[in-house]
Amino acid sequence: MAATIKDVAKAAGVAVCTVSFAMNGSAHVAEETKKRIFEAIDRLNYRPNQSARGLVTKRTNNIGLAVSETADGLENGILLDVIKGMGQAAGNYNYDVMLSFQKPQAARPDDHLLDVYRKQSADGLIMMGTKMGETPYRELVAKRFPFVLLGRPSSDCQCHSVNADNEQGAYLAVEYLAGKGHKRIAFITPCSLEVDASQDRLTGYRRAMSAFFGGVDDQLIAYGSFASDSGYAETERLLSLKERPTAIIAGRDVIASRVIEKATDLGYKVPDDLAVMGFDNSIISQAARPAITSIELPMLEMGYKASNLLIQLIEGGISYDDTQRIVLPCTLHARESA
Amino acid sequence: MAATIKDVAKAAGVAVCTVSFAMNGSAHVAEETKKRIFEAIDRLNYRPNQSARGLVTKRTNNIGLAVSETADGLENGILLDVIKGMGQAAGNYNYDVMLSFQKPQAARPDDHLLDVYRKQSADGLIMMGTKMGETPYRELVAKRFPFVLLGRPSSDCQCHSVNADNEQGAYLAVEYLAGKGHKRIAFITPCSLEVDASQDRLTGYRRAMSAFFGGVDDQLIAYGSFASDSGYAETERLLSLKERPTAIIAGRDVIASRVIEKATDLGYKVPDDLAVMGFDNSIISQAARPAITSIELPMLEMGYKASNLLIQLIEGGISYDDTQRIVLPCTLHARESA
DNA sequence: CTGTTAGCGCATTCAA
DNA sequence: TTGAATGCGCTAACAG
Repeated sequence: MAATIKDVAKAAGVAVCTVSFAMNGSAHVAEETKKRIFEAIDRLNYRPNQSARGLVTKRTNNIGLAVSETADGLENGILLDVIKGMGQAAGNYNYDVMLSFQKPQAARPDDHLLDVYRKQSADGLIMMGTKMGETPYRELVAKRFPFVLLGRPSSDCQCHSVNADNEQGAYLAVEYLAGKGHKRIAFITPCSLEVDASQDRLTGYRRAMSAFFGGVDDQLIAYGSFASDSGYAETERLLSLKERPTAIIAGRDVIASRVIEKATDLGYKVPDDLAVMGFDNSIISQAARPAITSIELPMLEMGYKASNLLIQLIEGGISYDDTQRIVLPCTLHARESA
Repeated sequence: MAATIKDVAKAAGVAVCTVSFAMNGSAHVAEETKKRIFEAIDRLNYRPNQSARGLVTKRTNNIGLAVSETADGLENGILLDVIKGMGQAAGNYNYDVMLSFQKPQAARPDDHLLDVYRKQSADGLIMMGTKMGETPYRELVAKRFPFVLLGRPSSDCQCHSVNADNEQGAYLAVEYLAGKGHKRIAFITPCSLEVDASQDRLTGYRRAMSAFFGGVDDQLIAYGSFASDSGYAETERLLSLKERPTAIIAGRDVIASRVIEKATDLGYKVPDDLAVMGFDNSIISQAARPAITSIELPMLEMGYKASNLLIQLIEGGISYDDTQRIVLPCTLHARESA
């Protein structure tokens, strides 16, 4: 049996509340007494029982991470970085991270998410890959349950969020290539445009092309997908254009690696004949040859910031309604392919 | 405020305990009454408060995953698969997964792990990358706290564990290559031999070479590391041997991709002049060109089995002392490189 | 500054 | 089969 607060109190020769006060700093306790108490705590390896504490404080000191199936299409490595970032920030505030997966057998796909707050097993929630504007969102807001969206909030959804600036990332890519003298720069979307990030990257590309070259040639835009061979056909088409592009920005590293492969097959040398850029700065970009110049999303930082934001929200440091919208910049990792 | 059991009782016109009985099946409740109760539960969206329930049942319905820094060297994608597997199994039994990261500021590196049981924030623990035989292990066992090791238990550690059969995986690789007529098969360890998996893969290689060819030529063994250029130097040495290998098994996919690169540089064609195999079946093996034939570790299943085992342990389905040792086979994914 | 005590929400024992 | 009462370990309000 683990030691209880009573055991500590007895061992230190004080009352229970004194121990509680000493631990939580909720009232002044004489230094002398404090020392005795902490010694006892140490000796008994005492830690307050979370359930008991939670019952009275109405806090679990957990934050939940709700991952929808939709988020599964993401690079695995990326999700893990988010989790690590969350873990770090949470640890700093003495919170733990609790995972909540979408359950296949559930009647409604977002039940797992609502259960977290109904069961009160976490004090707040970080949501990834969740489509906002649906019921779960409304119920959460109605009950004023703290949550942070990891991604871009849809226009009809007012909520705290943390996101990478995909648009700026794509802009950066064009800027970099333009700086190297490229003019005909093509873009392949990472996946279908229903995904925010895909949409945003395309927008950034368009904006940059307009800024640098006064306009966008729609022929230079190709539509990629999650399919593993995404990139082959598009590359072939792009390179067979009358005025072929001298650079291709692929919306994901995996696609970039396909682009390089196809281009090489067709007799183009990367980066000399064709510059190629990727997105995500995943392990693929380092392993590919030539190594892929890629735009990195600050996933670790996103996780970190999201946790911080959520914890502020939980502890009342910021207002529930004054929704923060944190957007973190992407960075460029120059390698060999461009 | 979330509904409490009292609200449900009132709404259904019964006593609190009746609601409790109905939900937990701990006593017979008339069908008629039951129906009224469940209707009320549904209407109020009632879920028992986890803290309150935990306080009396001494169960949190959480299982913890303790990840040491050591495990960080692992492919990210792999860790995530373990987590997903855990989540699935846990969900089936109505458990949640709680993450516990090693805290840098902690006095002792395994404190985060012990805290889980001291705070009683989880009913059991799955440990990855933890060096057994140390204090945390002893304290856990002494207190008979349920835990499962994800990996190979060291010889002096009697504990429940789930692991991939790295040895068999390496054997499989040799067998596959032998079947293709290769005799001079080299092996590059995935990292330093202090890591179990590294050790085991080497052992499997040795055993297979002995079985198929009556012995091992130590010149064919190279020692890889976590360094990103691991594989270059080794490949060069191996290929400059008087009797050069016709096949190289790399202990990790990343290394395999380096091997291919170096071999290509040196003028060898893969797989015609040199067959190359990898380990982990990571995204790298699919993205590389030629795509890498690789040995897959059943990480998802490992996570799943580990959760199941742990939950059995927690719920008393299996004995604490009759330690189970689950070893799951690796499988081969044939691609182009061998 | 420290001790006494009530009560958080639930499961459960004892009576009815 | 159901209701009333007890206590899990902790925090905090209240007295002292």
